[in-house]
Amino acid sequence: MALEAAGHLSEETLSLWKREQARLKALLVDRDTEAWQRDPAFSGLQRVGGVDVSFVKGDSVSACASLVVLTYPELEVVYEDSRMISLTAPYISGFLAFREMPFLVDAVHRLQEKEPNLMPQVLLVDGNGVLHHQGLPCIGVAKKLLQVEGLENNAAHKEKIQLLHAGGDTFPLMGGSGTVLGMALKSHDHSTKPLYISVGHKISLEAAVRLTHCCCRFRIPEPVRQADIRSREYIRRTLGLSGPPVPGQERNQKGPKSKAHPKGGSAEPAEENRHPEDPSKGPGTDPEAP
DNA sequence: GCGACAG
DNA sequence: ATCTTGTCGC
Repeated sequence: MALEAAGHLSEETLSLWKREQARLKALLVDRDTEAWQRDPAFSGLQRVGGVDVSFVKGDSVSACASLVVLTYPELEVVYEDSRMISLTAPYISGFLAFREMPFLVDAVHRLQEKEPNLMPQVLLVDGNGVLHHQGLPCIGVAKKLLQVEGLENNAAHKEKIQLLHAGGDTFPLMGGSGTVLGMALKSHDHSTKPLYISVGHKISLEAAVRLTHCCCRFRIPEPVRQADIRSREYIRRTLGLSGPPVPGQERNQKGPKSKAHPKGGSAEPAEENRHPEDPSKGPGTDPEAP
């Protein structure tokens, strides 16, 4: 199983994890609890958060966890907390939260201490919510379909994707039991691959999908995208060039050393970000070519 | 043995 | 998650 590939995880630990997931699932609220969630324009919503973890390439332990807070509807970053972390739990499909969530929760706690006024009203997370084997409370914004409950990324599924016409179009993801586990969402007009949205906590699936769509300037909703960009950039600018030197790459860097920004656990109102465009994923574009 | 496998 | 080159388009 995936368990072995990830190391020796005791059956006891796995049982504890499953029990914890069941416990949390029982507490999960999958309906709107805030007024803004039912408002057509999300009036009252002012801050949306996003979190992500990026890894150091050769390492499965060293990573950077980022929490960002964006204004709504402008989607401008007003808070960033990026810091290196050392993961302890292995990655096991179905138990992602046990690997990454503790550090993201820490970031939320730091935000509560330092800038409580910037606490987001909703948080978008990489991964799945109830679209999950057990159903962890978290807002799910997945980029790939997790094949559970009979869901399959098969020909039929791909056909439905083809039928998605404009940004905002969706189709339900039905589990074997007939339950709607989530929605596939074409996040913008020129996106080929949909996003897989599932409810996390205290929000309805409908509102979750609508909000995710409203947060998309590109395929990935800005909160998650900014957290992703910034966590990777943080790694690149700190230990990015400290990796083991490659034999055939002895180039000299004589340029002036850029001032080491006091980012050690940065939690600063990220002000810049005044560039009109930037599919800053790779040099080209995302896997989104029409 | 083979297929699956969010990040 | 990460590696990885070029290509097309605004």
